[in-house]
Amino acid sequence: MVTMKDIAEYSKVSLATVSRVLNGSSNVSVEKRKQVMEWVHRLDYNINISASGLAGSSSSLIGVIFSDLANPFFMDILIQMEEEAYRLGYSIIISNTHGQKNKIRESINTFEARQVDGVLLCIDSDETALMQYILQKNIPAVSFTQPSELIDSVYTPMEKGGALVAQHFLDMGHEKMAYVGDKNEPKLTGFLNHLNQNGIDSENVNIIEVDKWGNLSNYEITKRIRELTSTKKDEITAVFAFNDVTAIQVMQAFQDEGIRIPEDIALAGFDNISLSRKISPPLTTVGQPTKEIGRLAVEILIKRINQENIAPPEAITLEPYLIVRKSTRQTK
Amino acid sequence: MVTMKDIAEYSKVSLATVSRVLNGSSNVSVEKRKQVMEWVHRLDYNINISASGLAGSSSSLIGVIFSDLANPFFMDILIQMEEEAYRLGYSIIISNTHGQKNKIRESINTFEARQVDGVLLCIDSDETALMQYILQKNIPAVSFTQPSELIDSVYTPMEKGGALVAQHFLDMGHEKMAYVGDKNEPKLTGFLNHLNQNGIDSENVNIIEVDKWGNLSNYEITKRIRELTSTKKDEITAVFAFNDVTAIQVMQAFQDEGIRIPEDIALAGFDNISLSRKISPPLTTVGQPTKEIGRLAVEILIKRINQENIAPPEAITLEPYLIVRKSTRQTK
DNA sequence: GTGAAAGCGCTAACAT
DNA sequence: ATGTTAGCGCTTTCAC
Repeated sequence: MVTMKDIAEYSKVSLATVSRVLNGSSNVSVEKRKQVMEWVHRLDYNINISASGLAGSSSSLIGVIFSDLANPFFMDILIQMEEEAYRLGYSIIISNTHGQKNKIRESINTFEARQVDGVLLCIDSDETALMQYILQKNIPAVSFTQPSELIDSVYTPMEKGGALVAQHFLDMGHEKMAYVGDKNEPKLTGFLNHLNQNGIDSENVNIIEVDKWGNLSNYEITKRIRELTSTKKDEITAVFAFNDVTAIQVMQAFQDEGIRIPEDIALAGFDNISLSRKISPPLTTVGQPTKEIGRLAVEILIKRINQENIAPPEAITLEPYLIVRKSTRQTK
Repeated sequence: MVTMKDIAEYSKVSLATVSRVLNGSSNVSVEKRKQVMEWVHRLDYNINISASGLAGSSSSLIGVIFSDLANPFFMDILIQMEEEAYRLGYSIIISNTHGQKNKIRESINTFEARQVDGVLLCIDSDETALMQYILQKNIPAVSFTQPSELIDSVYTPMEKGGALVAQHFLDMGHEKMAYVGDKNEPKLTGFLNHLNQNGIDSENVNIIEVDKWGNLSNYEITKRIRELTSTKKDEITAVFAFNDVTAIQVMQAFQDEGIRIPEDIALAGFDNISLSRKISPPLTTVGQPTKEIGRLAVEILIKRINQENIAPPEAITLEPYLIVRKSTRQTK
């Protein structure tokens, strides 16, 4: 392994000078700088970031906690984060936790052990305890799924997304609706509230519960859709699925039942995954600015890392937007 | 920050003993071990992996180079790798390169600078030079997309996948076929060769070129499909798309043209992404054992890391398998 | 079984 | 502008 010491010896300068050159300090003569760089290239020197970190400089490492990378929505964010981090000279280390609290904890500890400069957090439930844990460890952190009073956050208010879908359904003249998804989602709350505020009793909205981790099999979903269609056939005219993947399953289930979308039932999803516009019919959905989320999360984290005086947590809100496609085009 | 030194002082033992306890050395009295652990917990000590790495032990860090994480196939592999690495006490640091040679190089250098124990490589084109570069740097490496004579590899022979589709098409009585995808894919070679070997002149296979990075817009694909259907309408009865995402786009394009699948045209994809069975009609496709690939890649890499005597590169082959679904069910 | 001490590769005062 | 030196937190001989 080639070290700075080697470079120093070959270049006939001191270790400190080599370090200065490599870190772009101005106080080095053009001459010596040239010499040093010459040997750096000749010997194909590569810094040891562990050592450099140990000695006081930053690790340029960011840890990211994901709840479920199989969700294309998070995947999009990861891709964006990696790109932005790379652009800014940071590396990304990941952990996919499936929401398991112990894995989250352990990952945070590993991150700390690796001297990360900061962490990016994907949290779905209330994790005040976790945040306090991180805060107490003095690790800069940014949440990119939930707003927080404790740490910086970049997030999209899901309730608004739910409200957008509700409004769209109302605009299209729907009155009897169903929701397929997790019961504890803010988008459901937003959806129902908006209906209530517009003269539709949310009590009448059929709710088909699907667990958050998508662990419900296709078979199971089909079965429930079948139940729904056999009993409520003529009532329901619009279905809101809590994410696109589920929406596509639902679409499949409907189509297998001979129920046409959007002619018989309108269907809307959530997330705007790339496939949502490629399927047939293309899916009406709610988009979240994933690129912005990923980019901003990294940006804010790094800003936070580089500031010495502690400013209060910043909460950036990025609005969701409705994307109307064919799956809801038909008015009843 | 709590360090080993702190633990040593509180426990009234030497630094060395603390290190021994923490690394599970047997030569420590039960008594002292207890004392040390007591303080480790009391002070919430966490190791500094940078320091530990510097001082001689391993970094337990694995670098992974991906060409395109937006491809669900790679995503599946990443998820698996993260899980396996976590299970074995390793962390994963990633880079998404889009095949850009300079980013690949730079990432390898960053990995080296971070003292990774090894790297996992996703390479699509010939990268002998890169591998020699890595070899010369003495970094253990495993390729998980291409076989290699220089480094260990876990891979699925794509030609066989292509051949499986060809055989399936033949079984279903098809004779006029088309391929949508990158021209340089081994799966295309396998597809064509198998046809030739079975009395179908591969010259007659229509090839619609789509670039590897999926940069072709939906519009463009639709346009080309339209060209195909207007000129060859009555000829082509089966289409092989080089990956599921493209297949779904093609399906969409066909359906928009009023062409039914599988009644008018059979369609097969490649990769078995989770959505392929959720769309309508469910897509016939070729599966690759992504779980195995991700798991084995990590496993082999770690095996290689831990062995001192250099064994020759090992090439593990995992067979692709055909998954017949509705999109090809109809015999002409 | 335990401790002292050297040193991993680097940065950052501190001198000069 | 440049060199010397003292660590950063840990592992690992080497003594005892």
